[in-house]
Amino acid sequence: MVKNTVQEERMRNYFIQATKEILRGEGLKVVSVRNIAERAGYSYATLYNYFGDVKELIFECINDFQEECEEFVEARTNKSERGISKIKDTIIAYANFFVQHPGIFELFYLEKPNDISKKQPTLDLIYNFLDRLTMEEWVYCIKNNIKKMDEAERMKSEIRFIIPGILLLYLNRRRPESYKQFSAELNSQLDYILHKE
Amino acid sequence: MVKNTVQEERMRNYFIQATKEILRGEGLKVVSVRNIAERAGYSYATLYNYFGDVKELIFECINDFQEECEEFVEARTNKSERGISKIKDTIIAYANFFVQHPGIFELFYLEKPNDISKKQPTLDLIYNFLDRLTMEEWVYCIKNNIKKMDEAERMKSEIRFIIPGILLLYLNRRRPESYKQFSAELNSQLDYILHKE
DNA sequence: CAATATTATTAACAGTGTTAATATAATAAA
DNA sequence: TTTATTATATTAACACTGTTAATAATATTG
Repeated sequence: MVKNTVQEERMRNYFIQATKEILRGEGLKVVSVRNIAERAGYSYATLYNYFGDVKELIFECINDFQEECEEFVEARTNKSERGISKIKDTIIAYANFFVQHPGIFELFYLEKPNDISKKQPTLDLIYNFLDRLTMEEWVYCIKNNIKKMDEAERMKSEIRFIIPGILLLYLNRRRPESYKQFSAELNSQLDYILHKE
Repeated sequence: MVKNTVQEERMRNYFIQATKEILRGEGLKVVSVRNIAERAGYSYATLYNYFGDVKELIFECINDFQEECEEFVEARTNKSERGISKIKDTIIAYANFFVQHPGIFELFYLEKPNDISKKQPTLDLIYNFLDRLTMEEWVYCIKNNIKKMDEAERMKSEIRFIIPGILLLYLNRRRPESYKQFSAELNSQLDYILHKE
C-alpha cells in the first residue's frame, strides 16, 4: 500500500515535470493532454489514472514554480541593503521572474481551475506569495522603526494588487510597449508606494 | 461598391451581436465559431468571409462593450458630488460593471488576440479607458485647486494598475472571497490613493 | 504456473478553429 | 427573359482539443 503510493507519486511527478517543461518553454497554449503524455513517455489516457483532469495537473505545477520563483528572487536580493531597499528589490525580482516566464504568470493569475473550490489552498498561496517573500523585511522595518505596523499593512495590500495589475497589462496587453518603460513604471510606482508618508 | 460595404458591415454586425450575446450570457468559454454562427443565423464558415479569424471577431466586441460600460458608469455617477468624490464613484462603478459581467473583463484584460500588433488601437482603448472616464473630473479638480497636476498624474497611473489588479484577483482567483470584502478593499484602496498628501 | 488485480493503450465521442470544394443566390450581359 | 458570370453561403474535411470505455499488457497473488 505504501509502496503503491510511492510509485503513484513517482508517476504523478513524471507528468508534472513534463507539464512544467512545456509551460516554461512553449507556454500554456501548447499544453495539452497528448503533448504532456508524449513528453512524459506515456499514453494520453494514462494521465487520467493519476489526475482527475488536466487542469488539476496544471495547477500542481504552481507549487514547484513558486519554489523556483523564490530561489530566483533570493539569488537577486541576497546582497540588497536590508529594509525598504530589499523589499523593493524583492518585488522587482518577483516581477522580472514573470517577465522572463510569461507562461508561469498565466498559470498563476490567468488560468482557471475546473473546480475553483478544490484549489483554495493554491489560490491562497498565490495571493499571499509576495507577502511571504517580503515578510521578513517588513518585520525588520517595523522592529527598526522604519515603518509603523499599520503603514506597512497598507503598503503590503497596495502592492498585493498593483503588481499583478502592472504585470497583467504589460504581459497581456503590451502596455507599456517596451520593457524599459515597464521597468521604469514599476520602479516609479514602488518608490512612491514605499517612501510616502 | 458602397452598397456592398454597407451589406458587409451589416453582416459583420450580425456576428458581432451574436458574439456579444454569448459573452454577456454564458461567457468567453462558450464562445465558439459554430455557436456564434448559429445564433447569427448563418453557417460557421460564412463567418470567415467577414472576419479573418474568430479572435478578430471577439475583439470587435470591445468597442461596443466600452460604450455599454460608459453608460453603466454614467448612470451611476451623474448625481455624484463633483471632484474626488465623483472620481471615486466612477472607478467603483467601473469595477462593478466587470463584477456583473466577468465575461467582459476576460475579454478586456485576459483574452489574447491572435495578432497583438493588429489590435494596438483596441489595446490602447482598454489601457486608457479609466483615464477617459475620469478625465473630466480630474480637470475639474486641477482647475479648482483640489489636486495639483503632478499629483493627479500620479494617482491616475496608480489607479490604472491597481484596478485591473484587484479585479483580476477577485474575479479570477476569488481573493478576497466575498463581494463584500472585495468592495471594502476597493473602497479602502481608493480612499487611500485619492486622499493622501 | 494459473487466476486475479493493476496499469497502460487504443478507439471513440463530442467538441474546437480553419480551409477547400461545392452549392446557392444575386448580378450582368445577350 | 434567358444565359453567363460573379459573389456569397454551405457542407465536408482536417487537425486539433479533453475525456471516457473497452481492450491489451503487465504485475501480483494463490
